[in-house]
Amino acid sequence: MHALTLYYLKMADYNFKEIERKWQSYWDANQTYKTRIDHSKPKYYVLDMFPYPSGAGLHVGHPLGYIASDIVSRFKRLNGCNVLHPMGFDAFGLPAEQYAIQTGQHPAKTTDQNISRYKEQLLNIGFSYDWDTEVQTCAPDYYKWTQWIFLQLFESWYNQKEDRAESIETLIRILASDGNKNIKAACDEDTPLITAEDWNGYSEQEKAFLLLKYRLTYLAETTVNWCPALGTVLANDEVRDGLSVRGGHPVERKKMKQWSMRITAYADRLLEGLNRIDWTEALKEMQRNWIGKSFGCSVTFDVLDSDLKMTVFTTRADTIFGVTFMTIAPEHEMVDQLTTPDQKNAVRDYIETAKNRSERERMSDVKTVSGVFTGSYVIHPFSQDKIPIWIADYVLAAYGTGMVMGVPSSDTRDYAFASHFKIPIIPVQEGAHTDITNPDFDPKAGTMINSDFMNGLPVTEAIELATKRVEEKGIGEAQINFRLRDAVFGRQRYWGEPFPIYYVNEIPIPLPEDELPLILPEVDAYLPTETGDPPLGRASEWKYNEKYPYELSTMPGWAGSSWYLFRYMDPKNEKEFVSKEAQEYWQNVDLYIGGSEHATGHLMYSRFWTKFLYDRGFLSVDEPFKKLINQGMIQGRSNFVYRIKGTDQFVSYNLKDDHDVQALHVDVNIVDNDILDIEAFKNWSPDFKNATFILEDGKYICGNEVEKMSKSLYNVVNPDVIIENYGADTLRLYEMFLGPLEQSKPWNTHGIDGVSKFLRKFWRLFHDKNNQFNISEEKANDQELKILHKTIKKAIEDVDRYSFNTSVSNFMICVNELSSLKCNKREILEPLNIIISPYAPHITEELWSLMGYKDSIMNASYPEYNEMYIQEDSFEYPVSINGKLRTRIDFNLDIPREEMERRILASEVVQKWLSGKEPKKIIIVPRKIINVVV
RNA sequence: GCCGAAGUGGCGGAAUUGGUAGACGCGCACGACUCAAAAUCGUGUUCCUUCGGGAGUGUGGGUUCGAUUCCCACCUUCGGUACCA
Repeated sequence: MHALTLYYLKMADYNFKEIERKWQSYWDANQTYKTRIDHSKPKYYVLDMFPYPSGAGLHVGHPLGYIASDIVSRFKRLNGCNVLHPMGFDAFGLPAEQYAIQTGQHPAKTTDQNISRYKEQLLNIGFSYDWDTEVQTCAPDYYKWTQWIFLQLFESWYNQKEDRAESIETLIRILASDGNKNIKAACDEDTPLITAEDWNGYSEQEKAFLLLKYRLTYLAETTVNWCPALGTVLANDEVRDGLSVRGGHPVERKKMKQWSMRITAYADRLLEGLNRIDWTEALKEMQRNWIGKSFGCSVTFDVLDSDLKMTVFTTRADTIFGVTFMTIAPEHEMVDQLTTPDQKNAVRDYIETAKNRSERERMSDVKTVSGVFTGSYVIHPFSQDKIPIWIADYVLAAYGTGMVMGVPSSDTRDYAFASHFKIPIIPVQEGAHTDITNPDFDPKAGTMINSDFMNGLPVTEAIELATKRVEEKGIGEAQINFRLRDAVFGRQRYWGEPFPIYYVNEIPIPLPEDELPLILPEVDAYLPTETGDPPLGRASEWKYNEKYPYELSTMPGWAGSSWYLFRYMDPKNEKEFVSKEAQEYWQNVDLYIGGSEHATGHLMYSRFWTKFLYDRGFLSVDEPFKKLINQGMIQGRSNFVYRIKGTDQFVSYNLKDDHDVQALHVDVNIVDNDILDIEAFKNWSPDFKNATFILEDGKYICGNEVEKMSKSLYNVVNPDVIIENYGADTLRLYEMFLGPLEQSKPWNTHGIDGVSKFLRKFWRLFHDKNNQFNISEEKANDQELKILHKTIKKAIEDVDRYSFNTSVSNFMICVNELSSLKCNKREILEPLNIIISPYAPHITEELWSLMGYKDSIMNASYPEYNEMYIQEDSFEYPVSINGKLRTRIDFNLDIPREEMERRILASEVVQKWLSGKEPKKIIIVPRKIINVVV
């Protein structure tokens, strides 16, 4: 029998299996975690980022954040709050669809199986979720409202005068009475200027197309990674070296008409809102960079011998006299017109290679400078010089105007480009740090030279003056630019929300609200059609009223997750996505815990939708998450065996250097404390059936390394196995004990014994040698009260700063101290049991009921901390001499300073280190330290 | 490249506001109990040392009576990424 199993069979004292089963069914039967609106209590909303239910099930890394949020939920509840702590599933997504393509099984079916598995695993850990509030984004009664929100976005425009979204009706009224000359709106760049007469004379189709330019969700040409062989669009990370990661087929950049979200309308408000929420500065900084607000100026250059004009956006108008070339993005539509006949071939060749590189690729390859001359020139608006126009792939079509003025003396990318193609460089700044070839180069240093009217000015003043001159000349104006782009919202996939849109004469028409949800149809295969349409093209009769074709693409994964936090408040509501009453009570999320990989995706989109729904009066809050914590990743600890090359012989870790070996991953579940279970290894794979071993001390020692936890590296640890062997309470404590929530750290099952021992020690405080429950009603003494109250104090402080690892060690210290005092007094153990209950809910429920309570410990009150019990009247000062600790002296806290100094100097140790000299200074920091400077 | 985070014993980590570096736990060693083992309990455990001490929180500088903590430069690892003019 396995040593571990044997060990647990003998552990009869604390029977976690029975206790955990008992209390999990008690909570279920008694609806302990049922959440209701209760105006008599303050509300607290704790949310986990809901998981995507993958086929592999949960590994020990997943519950880390869930355990932390569960502790906070329980802590808040014990402190008198009404807590909403729900869980659900982000159930639409690619892996299920990929699996469906491979196996032909309906993704709904596999998703459902995966959800059941996840739920079972989550229930085993003893979370305080109210499962009645569960949501699944792929359920029609949920995505009905995702579609409904989409329709609200479709029926809205962004009025910049009011700085909020409004109904499209208000826009139509203005267009009919005034045209659009006075409208300030977030709209397409190519929106034409029209009068009221124009509008009123428009056909229905013309009106529809104009309105699309204003709607908050709209159809737009976007460039995508198109893979003809797979018949589908790929994400950036699915493309490498111009080939699809899956299958290695060629990928090309292709323009495609797709649904987009006008998130850019909210750029400023998304930026401003960051100042009002309690997220880490790091995360806010990431979002600020993502939004990327920059102040600059547009400048228009006339193209030589042509009517064409090139308009660039620059944040450095001051450097205009340093412009020695112009660059334009390879995919820019003006490229053709700018190319002269003799450059046609060169340009065509260049574009052919450049256009199929994804933006990600262009970025990761900064060292290669590439470009081609168009043959055309612009005229410098101030100097009238002739300036060549180049095409270069470091310029992106999607940002600014897709064109850049090249200033090699002030911009490092421009410099790299100019020196590569031997384009002249004109310095426009002089002074310290203005040499671009130097590592200490600072683009905003120095004063202007070679710059006509700006000569002698510092950079910031020069920018202002240049902008003014540009405006006076009528060739540009001060402008604010955002990095943020509108978000592509369509996916050429099956397993997502269908758009509630059908087409009449190419005009997208919204489905009437009362016909929602538009249910995802059945298809015969989850692949694109022969004509390259998305899978929904296979659904027969996928038409509105059997006549008008529905949209064939589906919504992206982030659609359902952008608003789910509100659905939990009122998950069964058939009339609204959330009732006013529920939303006004629960407001928004007080604490949100999840991975940092969502920093700029999910967290940006849900802020956008929340602001939109707020504008349209559907919500009373305009930010979804007040406080956010990113939990770190739990990494895997892989184990290795070493095979002597070309043989079936494996050599133990410390002897491997004597041989020519190959390291192979071995399943961590057949390794205990780096010692391989040889029999299990032989049975692990037929390849190792005849393996032989070179052992050390009779054991085979494995190597180890910290890597990502992944099935393919055989280092996945399943929480079910841990719960089976140690119990859920131990798992919960150990995950917290591992280290700070926000940091990444490796999982090593071996260390779990420590917390397991702690729980047994805790149990023994309440039990006698024969495991009979035994607590005393005797009054606690000062020493015991001091231990209790310093523990309460620290426990509260630790939850306040989400420091759960120190919290667990705090409990260990307390239990160790009480054990050595042999304290079994109710006055101490009862409050201690309450403060541990958020961490280890099962064992504490059991002890609570053994103490005679009939109700759940969840309905208890958190003990009050009393300063009185931990006050001290003396302090043992560490005494340093020149900053080095030499001795300790105990002082009463009310002793006068002179008396302290006298006694410090009188100390033998201090005398020795002074060796007759006078001390320069004696530093006494009350209750901290004494430092004698010699 | 850019943005963000992190580097502390054999290992996970602690030190909350510039004040005793290594709490707590794992591992290891020794001891008690035991016929024996497991469990349990106890002691020790940063490194070097001539046993006086000395060195030490990724590296090199700096500020300070005092730096894991603050400043400058660099190195390494991880996460994100849309070359943002």
